[in-house]
Amino acid sequence: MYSGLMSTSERLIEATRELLWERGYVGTSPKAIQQLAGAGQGSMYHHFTGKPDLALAAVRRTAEEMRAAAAASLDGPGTAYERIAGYLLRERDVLRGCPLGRLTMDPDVIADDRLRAPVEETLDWLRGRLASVVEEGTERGELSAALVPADIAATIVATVQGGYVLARASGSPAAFDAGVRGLLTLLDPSADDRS
Amino acid sequence: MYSGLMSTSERLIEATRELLWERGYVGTSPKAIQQLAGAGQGSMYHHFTGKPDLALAAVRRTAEEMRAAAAASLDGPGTAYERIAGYLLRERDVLRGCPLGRLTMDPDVIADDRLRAPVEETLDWLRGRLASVVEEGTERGELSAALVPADIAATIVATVQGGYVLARASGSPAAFDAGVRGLLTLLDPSADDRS
DNA sequence: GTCTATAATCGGATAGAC
DNA sequence: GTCTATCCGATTATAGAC
Repeated sequence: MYSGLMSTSERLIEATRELLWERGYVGTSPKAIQQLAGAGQGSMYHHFTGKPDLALAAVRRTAEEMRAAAAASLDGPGTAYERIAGYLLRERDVLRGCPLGRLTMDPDVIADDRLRAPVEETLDWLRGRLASVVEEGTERGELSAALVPADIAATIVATVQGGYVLARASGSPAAFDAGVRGLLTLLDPSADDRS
Repeated sequence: MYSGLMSTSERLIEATRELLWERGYVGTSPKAIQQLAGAGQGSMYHHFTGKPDLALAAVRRTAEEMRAAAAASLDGPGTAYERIAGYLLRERDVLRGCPLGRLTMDPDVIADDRLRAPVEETLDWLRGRLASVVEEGTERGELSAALVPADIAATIVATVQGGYVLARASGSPAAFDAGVRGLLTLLDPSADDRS
């Protein structure tokens, strides 16, 4: 139940974000949203046309936050490797998974272009941003010249998204951390990578 | 609707596997299972105690299949790199995602130890099997000696699981393929990986 | 803006006839 | 083993009073 300092529509959006993260779109009912937001049915249907509309507002906000968080790691100073490492090693609520990525497993989200759009755009943006960092790294000689920026960017994002899967399967963040360590070893320009 | 050549309980399990893959546990109703299996409610509750019981049978079978498919790639001949590449590049229904991995985003699956167990065990087994291959590779000089087998194994599985996320977000297998290419570049012992 | 009432459908299951 | 009937709560709203 959220503070009364937030407006009703704000509380509804925040409650929806929370529940979408925890239970996904199919698993989140209007009633649960209303209870967590401390709002009645009338309020919800006054501010939003229905569950999809509210979910859209929630997903857009989550996408915004995710961009900002990634940019904070990637826009900083340091070598390409350091910025990528910073992104991979930043604090995460590993066992909760990615609030945006988890939605891709939701058939009702994938089937709705309006709901899928912010998810796609944000992951695309992230890959693009990482590809730029990798490209800078190869140009400056900080990373192997053999790397294809767009491919490595996809590998990095996939390792994070898949790391969540492994962590949730085992009930421990250890597998996520292992995957990240493995990727950093593979990227590390200072490691002796010859057999 | 499955062939009448299968027994009713077989059809129920296959229908459940299909729907769990497509819609997850929360999104799959007994009624939908019965319709797809061509079975009545009575049949379902005769053969299984309820939705969780049926889901358990379905998940166990899917886990078996996944192990067998991975083993087929990893147990073959070839260098460590070749076997890992074979596993990563084998044909997949990328846009459908991983039938086991997707369950980790389902809160009701994660909350139920009996349902989560086959998911955890199978992904653990896969990581272990890949770690063995990597270890063989480092010992034989086919892969960099700097690699920590368990970490690289986690990276490989995570790249696949996360690749599904990227593919589903964008509605195209391209991002999955890019992530795999990136990982193979990073693993490739013949690539010049010095800056 | 928020509340309560009402409603049609679905979800998950039990009971008992055949 | 399979079928139909029945049940109760949840889901996703709509209508209208306050």
